[in-house]
Amino acid sequence: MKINVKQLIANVLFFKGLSEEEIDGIHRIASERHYQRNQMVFSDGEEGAGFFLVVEGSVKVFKMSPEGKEQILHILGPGEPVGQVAVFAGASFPANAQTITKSRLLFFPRRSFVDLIQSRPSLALNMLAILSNRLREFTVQIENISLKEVPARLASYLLYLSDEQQGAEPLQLTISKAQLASIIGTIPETLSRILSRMSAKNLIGVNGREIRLLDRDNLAALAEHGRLGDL
Amino acid sequence: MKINVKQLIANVLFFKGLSEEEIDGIHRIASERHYQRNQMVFSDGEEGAGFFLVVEGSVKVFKMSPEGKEQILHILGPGEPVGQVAVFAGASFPANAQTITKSRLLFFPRRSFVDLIQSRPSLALNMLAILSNRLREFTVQIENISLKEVPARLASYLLYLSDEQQGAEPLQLTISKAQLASIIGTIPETLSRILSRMSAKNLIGVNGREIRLLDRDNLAALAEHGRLGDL
DNA sequence: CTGTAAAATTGACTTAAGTCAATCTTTCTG
DNA sequence: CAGAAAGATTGACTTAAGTCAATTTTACAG
Repeated sequence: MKINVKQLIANVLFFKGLSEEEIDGIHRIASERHYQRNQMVFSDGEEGAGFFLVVEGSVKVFKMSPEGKEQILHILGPGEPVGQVAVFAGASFPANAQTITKSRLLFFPRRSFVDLIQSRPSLALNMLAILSNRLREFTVQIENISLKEVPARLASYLLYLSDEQQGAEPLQLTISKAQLASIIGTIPETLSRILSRMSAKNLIGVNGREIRLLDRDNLAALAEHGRLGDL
Repeated sequence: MKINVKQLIANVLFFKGLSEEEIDGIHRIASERHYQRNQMVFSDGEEGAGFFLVVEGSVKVFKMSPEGKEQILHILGPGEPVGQVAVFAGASFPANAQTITKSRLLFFPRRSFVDLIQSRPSLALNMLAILSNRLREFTVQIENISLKEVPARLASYLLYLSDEQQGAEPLQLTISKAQLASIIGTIPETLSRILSRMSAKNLIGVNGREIRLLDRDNLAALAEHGRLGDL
């Protein structure tokens, strides 16, 4: 169990290049927390005394409208940090975080973590790289939501997922379609309709949570410019 | 001129708490660049050899759709860094940057800047704070674009602008309405219509680039939940 | 298994906001 | 200061995508 966690720490890109003792040190300032499926980890605006690292399971970070529609910002898996923004600026969490499955997280208290970073410049650079990547992702997400229509966003996200799964055929959705809808900034009904239109045009084949990308070229074209009607 | 630049460096939150010599050092690794109005600073996807600090003028950072519609991500003024993401991750710029007015920027080459940060942990923490703030802003922007309608986004942005100008009455737009439209994720025609509807309801008074916030309570309500029709 | 709840789909309808085009206004440049 | 260009507004129209409601399908607890 404990060894498991230390192994994970050692492999996380954020802690890359640390010695055995340093990893021990990191392990010592962290505390383990266990969560049920669909349990809140933190809420938008709440004071953050530290941040989390996913050990096992997955966590969605999302914003919510007063009417109850949610927009997922990202979904994090093992090895990824959650809630760091509150550590470095503003102290409050910028969004909600909730587990999607039963999960195990490590909690790092703000103070000791900041101390750690100050004594280890390479850690700071690692964290800068992580935050920069997140900014880049958000940049793409804003572009998608603002400048593309739902079919293009969906095509783009399917190609992205396929990439993540090393192009495995068929592609396996690890989340519900309602969550997929929220990620691409729409609602389940619309997602459902667009999936059938894309099937009808033989761009994809859908079978429950299995999706086959039948025509990657046209999917890529759709993701970039096009409307679904143009194909 | 030179003194001007050093003064600015000393006052920028990012370099807060540095000694005279250190500021000299920073000044030495930077080179000054001059730009005309509407000149590109860098383009989406381009390799970034470093990042920029705005000395004078203002720069918009934006994404562009193949059809030519643009979504402004932020507008940066004196003292604010641009393009840091490319320094810490991925090397390429994640969006386009273009001057809005004649501008003066400082360019910091990647290598020497990373060295600087490694020798100065407090600089790293400052940069972490800046990136964290940007992430927080993007989070709000995604929420706005995805979960709110144009009138709510506009109300929210007007209140934000008013804040920035210490509640000065009337509020002065420092950008064109076309740019304002792009920031809140719409087009000039729609912005124009919504401004008149908000005027008709006595929420605001518009006179060219002067906008008076006549009813902050209802503007705030609109920004949070509401539809314009409900008022 | 089987029955209930959750998830997904489908249809009919509404609507916010985009497109296209014409006009008006402001702002510079020569 | 005139005239052209850029910026802003207005109207008529289209459309993508949301809402509401009714099923159908899938998943899982007992």
